[in-house]
Amino acid sequence: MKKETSSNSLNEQFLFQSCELNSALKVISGRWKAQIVYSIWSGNDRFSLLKQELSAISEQVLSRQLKELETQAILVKIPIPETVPAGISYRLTSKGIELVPILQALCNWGKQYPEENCIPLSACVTG
Amino acid sequence: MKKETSSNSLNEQFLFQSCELNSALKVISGRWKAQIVYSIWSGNDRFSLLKQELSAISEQVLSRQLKELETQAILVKIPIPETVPAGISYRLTSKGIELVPILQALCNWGKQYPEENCIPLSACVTG
DNA sequence: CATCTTACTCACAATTTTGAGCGTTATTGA
DNA sequence: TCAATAACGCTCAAAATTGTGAGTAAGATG
Repeated sequence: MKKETSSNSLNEQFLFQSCELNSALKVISGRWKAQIVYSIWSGNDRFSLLKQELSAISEQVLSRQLKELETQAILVKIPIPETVPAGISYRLTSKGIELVPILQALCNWGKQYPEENCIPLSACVTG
Repeated sequence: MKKETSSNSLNEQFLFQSCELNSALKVISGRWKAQIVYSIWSGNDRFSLLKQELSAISEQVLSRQLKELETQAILVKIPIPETVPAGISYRLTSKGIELVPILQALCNWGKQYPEENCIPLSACVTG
């Protein structure tokens, strides 16, 4: 539970009001978020596909991250009819899609100034 | 202290190895980091100027963030000679400078899909 | 000598984020 | 009836990040 009156929270709000940059960063800086967005963009639109791609993630954590991305309108959940059990397709919104080139830019920036080796996923931004 | 063998840490490493995107995000997603980079870029190259700009930050926290950005080679500290007490000028490296357009893109993205009001700092990315 | 300033360091506490375990719904098929 | 699958919800604990308080150096100034 977030304490709205903590220094931590007030500082966060200060930054949010300073520039949209900070709230934008908050949206995508969660542990698996950027990779999930990229993975969906590259075609992994089902829960099970994402789970496969992000092999180290647990179902519960994936579920939570997807829910948060949905709350922030980065993606939408679309029930797939006539499937059993009922499946859900994850689709990026225009907000989510416009994020992708920025993530690619970040990826390239990271590659230009590397600190560690990089073993790309199939969904890796430049893979 | 970081526990190198925690699930948390292992998952982080998994993402770092998946794509540079994730390590790049880690570098700039700290509480004040992006705003500090932008603020230095726009001319606030002294500790006291940054403190003034980011009015809610404490000296201790500012110092720590600057040190981390220095460790990640986003900026360098240049002692200013013939000042008393000895001042330090903060300068972005090329790595830091190349980050700026990405931060601007993020800021614009945030503005295009706003969730809250935005009262720009003088250093705000599009201000 | 006491004090001010700049730019910090260090240890510790508060807060937030992330992960783990367990349970749920709904439907199909053996 | 039992198992299996998709996609979660809930609660709690572990870990990480962020903030606080106190203190430091070195030269200038009163």
